[in-house]
Amino acid sequence: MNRLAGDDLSSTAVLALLGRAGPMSRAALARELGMSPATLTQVTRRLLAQGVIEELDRQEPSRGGRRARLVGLVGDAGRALGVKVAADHVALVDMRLDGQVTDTVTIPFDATALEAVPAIVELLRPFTNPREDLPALLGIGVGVPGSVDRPDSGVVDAAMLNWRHVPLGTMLGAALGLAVLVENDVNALGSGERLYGRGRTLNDFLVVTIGRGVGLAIVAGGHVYRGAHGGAGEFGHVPVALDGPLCTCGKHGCLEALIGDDALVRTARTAGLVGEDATPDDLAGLADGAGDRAERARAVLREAGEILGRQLAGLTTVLDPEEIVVMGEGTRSWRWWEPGVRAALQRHGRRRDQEPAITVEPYTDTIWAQGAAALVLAASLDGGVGSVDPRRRIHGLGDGAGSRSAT
Amino acid sequence: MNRLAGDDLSSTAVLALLGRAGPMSRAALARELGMSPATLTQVTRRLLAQGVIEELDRQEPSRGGRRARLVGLVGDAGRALGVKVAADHVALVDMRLDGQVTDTVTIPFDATALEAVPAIVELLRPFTNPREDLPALLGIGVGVPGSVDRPDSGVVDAAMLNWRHVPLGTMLGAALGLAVLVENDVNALGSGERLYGRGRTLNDFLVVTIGRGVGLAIVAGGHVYRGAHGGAGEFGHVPVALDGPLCTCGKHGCLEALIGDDALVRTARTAGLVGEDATPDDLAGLADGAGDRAERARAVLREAGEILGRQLAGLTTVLDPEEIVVMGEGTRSWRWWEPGVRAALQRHGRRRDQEPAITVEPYTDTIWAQGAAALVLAASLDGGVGSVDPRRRIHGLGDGAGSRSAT
DNA sequence: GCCAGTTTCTTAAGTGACTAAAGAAAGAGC
DNA sequence: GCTCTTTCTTTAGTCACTTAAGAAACTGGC
Repeated sequence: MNRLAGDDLSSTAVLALLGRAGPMSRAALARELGMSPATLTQVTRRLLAQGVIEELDRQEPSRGGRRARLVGLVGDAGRALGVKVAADHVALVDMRLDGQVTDTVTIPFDATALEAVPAIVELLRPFTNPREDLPALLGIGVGVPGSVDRPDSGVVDAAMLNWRHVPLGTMLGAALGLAVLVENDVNALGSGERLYGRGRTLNDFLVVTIGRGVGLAIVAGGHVYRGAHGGAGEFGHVPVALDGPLCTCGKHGCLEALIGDDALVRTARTAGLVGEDATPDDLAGLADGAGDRAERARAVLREAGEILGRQLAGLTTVLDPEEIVVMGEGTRSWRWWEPGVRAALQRHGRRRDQEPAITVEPYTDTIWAQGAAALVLAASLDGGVGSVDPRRRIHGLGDGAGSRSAT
Repeated sequence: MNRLAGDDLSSTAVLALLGRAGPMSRAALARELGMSPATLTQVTRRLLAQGVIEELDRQEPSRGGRRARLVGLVGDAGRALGVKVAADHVALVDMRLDGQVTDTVTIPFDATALEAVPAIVELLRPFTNPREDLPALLGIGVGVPGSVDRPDSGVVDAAMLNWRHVPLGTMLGAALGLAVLVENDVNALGSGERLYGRGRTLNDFLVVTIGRGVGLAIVAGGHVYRGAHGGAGEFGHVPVALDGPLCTCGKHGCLEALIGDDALVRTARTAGLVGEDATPDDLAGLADGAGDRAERARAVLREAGEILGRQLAGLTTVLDPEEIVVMGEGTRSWRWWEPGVRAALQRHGRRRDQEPAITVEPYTDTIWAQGAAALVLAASLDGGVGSVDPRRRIHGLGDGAGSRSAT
């Protein structure tokens, strides 16, 4: 099997930092990672020889001395397949180490069928054949709308797919002979965001998705938090209204049962705004228009924003994130959600100077699958090291002069 | 100054494991930490020479070969002072490396006074003098009811104490010449619980305190989670009732404004159950009694339990903890809270097989200060290493033979 | 009671990541 | 030109950790 680097921690730390922060000089890497310049010469030499990183022509301006030569990840040093399994389709992307997508496919698919997993295997097989013209395939990342015990074994429980204890990871791994990482789809999205999105410079943030369901990924200390059983992030089924509508999960008044796509359409239908078999897009289109009915449609979305904002207020009070990244199909009508979300966050959230920023990532068809591919690259780059700031280590308390590390 | 171990990670990993899991054999340590037996011989030899660990007389029964000789932490290899700063008093404990408390003091104190910090210095000074008869003082841990930017610099914001940006950590450190770690009081409690309490065998759990306020510490992946600004765990000010009573924080309907001590007494007073200047203890005493008024007092507590339980249901849905540890003064009447909490958790929380266990730690006067002391010992033992279960690491994607990283 | 098999611990020799120190290379400022 | 800075490299050495081999201590079978 292909591997990215040697056993040493520095290599992976360097790769992780380059993956997260983009091209840097050796000196900057050394400072950032708390290593000696000598080490960086060695490490970069080996990685250059392996073809994993490259020296860029672009140079940093001089800071009063010799100009720094930038090194950066070589995108085609490796690639990963990202698979998003939804109830009615499978999306697949082929992504390079630097996050560049080289191929995308979306295939209608009944994931609730009995033989769904073998079907997925056959669907993936053509993409896993060795290719001369492409970088080495490092592994397959799979995002599923459900909970996963551990990414490497990948046992899936997904009510939406009718899956109970399906050992997807080992089945795919055995059938395809590749490293397979399975993860909850929103958590996968969080990994992607951490590696290639807003999270490149953030250590503690939330990814919230709105759309058919309501999802959450918690990035804590630079890592996606999975909880004790891999079930962390079940935002959609947080109890909100004591006697609210019945949710697909069997409980009443879940957040998702109030502001998920189905709930919004139902609300609009009850209000006589849309017809019997309207879609979420119909509602969004209506809200974007003019007139009284558009106004009332916008009120529905604003109200949804307020409900979401109140829950986010509670969450930020407890988790203290630096930023909230909103994603998903529902962001198409984000501008109608936004006022409600912001108002609720301001009224019920943290005090101003600790209030998280809110950013919105535009929705693309492949973003879920990209997140899944990022799982593999994150594992390759991270190695469980990248997030630990070496300068933050405590070297034995109170050891004379400056032992309390210079964070 | 005293230091516990060398810079190498194995020593700290060994100490951390012994601190968490109790005495073990060298072979068990090697297995558990994924190191070679040879390394453990070396590491334990050095630690034995330093007097930090000792060989115990007690031996493990043979498993078909040579009997294992247990090594364990030497309790008197070090000690720490733990300080809990409350609005009206300061509590202090002197705790040994093994968690044994050798001295406790509680002093009435006005922490809201202008010269509070110098007063704390003078209060601590007698305890920091070198003592022949006691183990070396490793440092001072301080728990405060507020948010702290970073434990080492220790800049405190505490509305309850009227403190704004008070650099408590550096001030104490400079005045006393010792390592000082400052942390939110509930987070400190979480550290203590992780090291010496239920958390010894748990990696993901919540510590919830009930009493004057409502507090939360989140232990995620073996570490107390601090959030982006050190503000994680502000459970008391999660918004619950949109138009609820005014909270001390200026918002309406915070959890604390509904089920904190003051709120409960107020509710009981409004219901005519207790008199004008009743205390929380009066309410607890009443609930423990018999008759109609006792019945109604119990209803007040049960209702508080339900409110708490609903919020915990939301929290466990999102965080997926393995266990919830309830602590604090309020646990004196826990048996009247419990039915409400459990009912709400069952109705609104995770499905049965992922439902967190609930345990209650009996309240003691010094438990907050013990948590503060644990900060120091946790830092000494942890070193950012111990909490990572070496068996859970990803061994370099698909690279059969272990390329283990010594995180 | 002795030998085979097991488990625990130690010793010896070697690998490899990392470092400090010194210097070379390449620029800025005067 | 010169000095000062910053970046990168080379050299020689340190130290944690490992493998391999064996010693120590125990169980169980015969």
